[in-house]
Amino acid sequence: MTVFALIDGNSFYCSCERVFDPTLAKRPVIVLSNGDGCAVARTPEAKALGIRMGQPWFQMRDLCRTHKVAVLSSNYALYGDMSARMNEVYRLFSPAIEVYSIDESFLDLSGLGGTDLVTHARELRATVRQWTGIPTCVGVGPTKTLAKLANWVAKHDPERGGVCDFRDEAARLPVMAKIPVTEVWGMGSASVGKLEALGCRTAADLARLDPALARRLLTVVGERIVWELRGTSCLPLEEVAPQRKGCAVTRNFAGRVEDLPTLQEAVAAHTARLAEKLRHHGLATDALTVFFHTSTHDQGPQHAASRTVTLPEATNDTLALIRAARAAVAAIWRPGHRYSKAGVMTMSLIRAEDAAPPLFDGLDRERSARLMGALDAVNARWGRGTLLPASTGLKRPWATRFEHRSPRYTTRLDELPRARA
DNA sequence: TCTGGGGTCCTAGGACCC
DNA sequence: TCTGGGGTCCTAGGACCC
Repeated sequence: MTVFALIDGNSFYCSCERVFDPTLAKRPVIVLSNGDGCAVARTPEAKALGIRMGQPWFQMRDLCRTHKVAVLSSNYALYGDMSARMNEVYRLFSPAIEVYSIDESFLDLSGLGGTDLVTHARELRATVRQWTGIPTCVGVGPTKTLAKLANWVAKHDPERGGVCDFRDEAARLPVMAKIPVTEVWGMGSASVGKLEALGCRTAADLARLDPALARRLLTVVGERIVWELRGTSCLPLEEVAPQRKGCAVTRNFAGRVEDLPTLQEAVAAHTARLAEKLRHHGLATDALTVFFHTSTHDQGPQHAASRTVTLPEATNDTLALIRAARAAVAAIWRPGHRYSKAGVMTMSLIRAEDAAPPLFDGLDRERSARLMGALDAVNARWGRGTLLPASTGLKRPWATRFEHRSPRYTTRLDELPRARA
């Protein structure tokens, strides 16, 4: 029988911060989203104060001050590095793993013969805790969806010691009868609304739903979930990440942008970052979509603009992409609006080495490769944004700030933690 | 009067995820 | 004043082809 485990870090970003700052232990801690917009991670102590996932920072500033909540900007360099360390540990406990997100991985535990899998899972947790400092929970089940649900139980039922085993149907069904259907992986608010009308309220109810009805109501995605909840695996372990399909860089502005030059600078900066990401993945693109819009939270005229431009040849050259993006912005900009957000994205990715040169007037590829190589080397050595095209602007009034960022303890030499003895 | 029938490809929009 | 960012998959409908 196939056996999956899902392991994830508890309050992952907060736990990463606690590893390097022991004064955060037992205190409520939250981590804010990019640009300090809203809460994206909370410790149990912070949840107990009523801080919700996605809650805007300005709404909880006073509460955080009153209760001495530790508030941190997100530090993805740190979290990504801790995530990689955890996955190294997982590989010692499973022949095959799927890195599902920055803090979750599926493990294939099928081939472990006579091993007691619950004991195995406990040892996994203990090793991860000891070697990385991150507390985790583990769910075990015959399908990914059941492993994920078991993980939810492991997190919410302190009696279980961080591990929940859903392999046995008779044992799991009474537990599933107490789990709201909203907690099933893949059940968002739209689906839950439709199920509510049928009186389908728990994970056990959903497992009992007629698969044909699930398909009519919730498409093939819903039908698969029903089979998975019954123990029939429809979602295989994906060990190798498929080639990505799109790439985007989008940001809310710190304030509002009303003039074309500033908007162009912001989009140029996003495009520079997009080009970096493309080069990092060995990809190139021949089409960019640029967009910007006003905020629905604002009074005044609303405008949402977007334009896709095709390039004469696929490239990941920062300067070539910025030229195209700036022209697109100029073509669709309208005066008299207070723009709140802009972004650049592409859904047209090819491997950089497959990019065919055009018949006439192509880029000087050798020169571009040398220049981009130097740019990336400087930014890798001295930190992102050390060297940037002038078109991305110097003052950057639109740029979001990180007022609460912790040091990048594990990825920057000048920010290493200090120990005193 | 009748106005085929399948393919494929692309896009937009909805839904969901972390 | 301040409300994240970046992905994936599915479906329906239109364009186009033979």
